[in-house]
Amino acid sequence: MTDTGTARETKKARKRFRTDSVTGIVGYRLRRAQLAVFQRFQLRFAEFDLRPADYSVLALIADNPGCKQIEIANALRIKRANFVALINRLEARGLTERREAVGDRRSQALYLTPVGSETMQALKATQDAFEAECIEKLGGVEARDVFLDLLDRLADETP
Amino acid sequence: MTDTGTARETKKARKRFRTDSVTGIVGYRLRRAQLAVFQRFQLRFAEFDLRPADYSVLALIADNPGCKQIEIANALRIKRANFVALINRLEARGLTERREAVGDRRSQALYLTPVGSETMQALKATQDAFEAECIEKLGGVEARDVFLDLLDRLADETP
DNA sequence: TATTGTTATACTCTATAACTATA
DNA sequence: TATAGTTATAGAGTATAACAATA
Repeated sequence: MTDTGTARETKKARKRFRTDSVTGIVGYRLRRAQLAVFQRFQLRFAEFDLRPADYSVLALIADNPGCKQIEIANALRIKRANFVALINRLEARGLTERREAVGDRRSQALYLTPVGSETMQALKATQDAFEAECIEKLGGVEARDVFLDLLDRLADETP
Repeated sequence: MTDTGTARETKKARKRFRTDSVTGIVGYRLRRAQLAVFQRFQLRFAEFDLRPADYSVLALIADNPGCKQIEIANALRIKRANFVALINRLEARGLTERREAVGDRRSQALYLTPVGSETMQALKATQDAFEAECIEKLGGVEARDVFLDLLDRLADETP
């Protein structure tokens, strides 16, 4: 007997829909996992109405007060042209501000506002909880370390 | 002495731009790796002018001749409304065709054309080479298996 | 009533070109 | 001549609503 069917749907020996030629691909599974994590991020940060890129920008400004737009854009691989709308939104929400940069009048110095700093504390707490959640799903900090190493092996940008 | 500077730029003790609060995040590294892999996919498949989603659709049709649009769309998490433009493009390029489905006149039965089947062979060869490249970057098939398992732990869709 | 395919539409993300004011 | 910020614009990808034909 060569019964290849699953337990489900045994009435008529229906031919199954085969997906393994796609679902076995590393890139496909990588994309699926990334989408799942970002969707969970959106749920966890729903009260703040912030996307992952917004969080990253706020975190970098918090760690580098007075930094230039181009520094953050480069660090996050965002085109400086696209960064403008992003930082405008954060500024319009009262979370960040642009001041005159000393010594180079082309660039803007970025800072968190007092409200932005306060918000950042709540964001950091939410992010820490979310990160702990991810680590738990992975099976602990050792598994997380293995995972980050494997991700970095794929992320190198040799063409 | 508490010198925290790197070897580079020692002239003036310039303060470094700190990114570790973002680059240490699982979701951030996951996104970076996914982008790198998809960009390499685009390079490897440049001669075909096909995106990952196009390849996946062709592969599923090859494995499930006569399948319905909704089946492929569901398997790949593509909205059926967005699937229309995608399959139209593949059809306009002569790779796939829609025929009348037997037993349900609402749905279309999808098939590869002879040209599509021939193209699929070259695509499969390119994909196999690309997959081998990914596996090598990861450090072998055992590392790949570990990686896929870790991805699946993150990809579960419990909110 | 529910499902399949379809159209229309809108919103996000990303990429490029060109402009300005500075350096 | 090169850089930082900006504007405008175009292309993907994705989401929803609504409709016709069919189940």
